[in-house]
Amino acid sequence: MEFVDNRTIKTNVDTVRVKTMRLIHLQLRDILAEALQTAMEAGALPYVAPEALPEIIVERPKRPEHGDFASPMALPLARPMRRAPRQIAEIIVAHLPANELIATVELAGPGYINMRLNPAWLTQQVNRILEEGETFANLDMGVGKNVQVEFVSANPTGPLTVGHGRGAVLGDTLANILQAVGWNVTREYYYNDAGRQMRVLGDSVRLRLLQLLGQDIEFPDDYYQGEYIIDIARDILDEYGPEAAEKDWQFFKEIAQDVIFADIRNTLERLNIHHDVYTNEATFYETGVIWDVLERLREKGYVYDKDGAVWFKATEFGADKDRVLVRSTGEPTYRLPDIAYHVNKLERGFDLIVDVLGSDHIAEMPDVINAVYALGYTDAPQRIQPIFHQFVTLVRGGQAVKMSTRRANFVTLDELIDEVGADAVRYFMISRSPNAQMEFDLELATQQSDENPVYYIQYAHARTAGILERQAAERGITFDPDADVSLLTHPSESTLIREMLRLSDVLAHCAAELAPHHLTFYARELASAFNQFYRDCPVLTAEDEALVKARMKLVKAAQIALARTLHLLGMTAPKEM
RNA sequence: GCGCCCGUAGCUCAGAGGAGAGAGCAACGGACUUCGAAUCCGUAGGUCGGGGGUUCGAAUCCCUCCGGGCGCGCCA
Repeated sequence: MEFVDNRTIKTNVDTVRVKTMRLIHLQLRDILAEALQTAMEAGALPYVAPEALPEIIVERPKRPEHGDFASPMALPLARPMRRAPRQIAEIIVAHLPANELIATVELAGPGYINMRLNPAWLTQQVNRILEEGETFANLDMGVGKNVQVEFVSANPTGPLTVGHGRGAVLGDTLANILQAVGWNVTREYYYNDAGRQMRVLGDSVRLRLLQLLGQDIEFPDDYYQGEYIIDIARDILDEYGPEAAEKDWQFFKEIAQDVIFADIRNTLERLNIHHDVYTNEATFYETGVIWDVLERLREKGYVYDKDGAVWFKATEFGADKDRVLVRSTGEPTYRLPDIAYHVNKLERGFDLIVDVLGSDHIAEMPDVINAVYALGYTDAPQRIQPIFHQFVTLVRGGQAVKMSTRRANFVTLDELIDEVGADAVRYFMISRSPNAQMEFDLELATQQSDENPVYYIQYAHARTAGILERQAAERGITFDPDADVSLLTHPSESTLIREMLRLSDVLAHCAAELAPHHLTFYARELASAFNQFYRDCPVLTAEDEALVKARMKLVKAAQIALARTLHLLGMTAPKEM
């Protein structure tokens, strides 16, 4: 049996292999591969067996003078070919097949092959963007495949916190991206409305109600301390009167749960987040699946009894200690239903299962994955991809605010949205790598609203509308879909086109790494490219009419690209601000 | 003590084994009689936490140490 190491839990390259020809660097890679092959067959370069050939890398150089794309492929070929890398590069270039993409090639440094895109091809891409509209930059990476993204999954014990917000935005944006690159996406919310937690919730409301009735009752420390519990108690008192005091905890639990769940859904709605499927942990008890799972694990020898409890042999998979699956009271721990739920996910035929979790769950996922692996789902380590995000540290007035559902002193996601707006919450929550801890300074976020990248990006979009709609109408200029885009030769124009085309790359990268934060950086860079174009190239006041019409098409394309990016981020694309 | 994550410009953070190390903010200096200045241009700012190793090539991979976070329960 193999040990499932946390570090190996990353996106399986085979699951998410890029198949589309839209990605320019892949087309260039094929062209270079062909050139290398031709050169070897012609005897211009020594023959190297395919399995000994290093992977051909094509990348975007950091410095513009190194071209649009570059490949260091000649460098690692030096050893097997026993030739100088620069000489190898020269010969590869000499054998490049005819193609419409590459305009010029330069050799530089120790043997880099620097390529520049054909300007005629580049300008034509503007037409393509206009044709594709809202589907612009989509890929076919996940075609015919199903992915489940499970996120938020907060139990209905209290309002969503800022910490939940990060998971919510991360999961939803990831789902948007996976959808754009071709996966069939199911957004799922997993929750538990039974068990000790909920008993405590119901009783917390009951005690608060008794207090409201003037009874002198001590409120336990481990009960839910939040103000919202008192609100719910007060509402119940208003509706049912003092007789409610006679009801048991279950009565209060039912009401509290409904109120809280409605509140959670409302918060998610404000962030434009909707789940397709809600799965209740109770299902796995009712259908008896958890006991089937336990039985199957026992048959396979991964479960044993000790001290009246049932244990999972986690140590066989490298864990430091075994884990209890069923308490001596006969009540399962959360691990058993979690395992059953993941069996359920696997059985539902998802090719990829993404669990968006807080970093406090880091220790439990290996148990779940090892258990389903033990049950015979040997591809589980590849199919199940947990994403752990570090918690958001909230800072107010230079002081950290400790967030806990049970304490009164926490800031809800709703309050954060009230302060900075839904678009800003969405943008900031995924503007850093999930692995990185995040400091969210409330005062700064509200103070700096003018310097906010959210406004910068949305402003660029609003500007496109300003030109195409308001200003064009004022000047009586109409949009011409047949305008000649080959006139778009200004450096700022081609930079803008190249930047728009990069969206597909960014999406592919985000999907492959399951890391949506790159999209926020891209959004800013795209907006910046548009603003630079705007500075350099007058659109409606350009020197001749053909150029006016061509630039209008470019602006329209930019509008599409900006709107697409904003929508993928779950943000609005306003036409005026 | 053990496991995972993080350590990169003053601050917040990107960085996909490949070329002088990147952005935003803050700082400093410029650009509006001109399609929206919520914009643009320029300057300065770095032993990529330290030390070893692998590699033609390391911020990136491995080892080790230091510092911070999160876990390590018959809680979820």
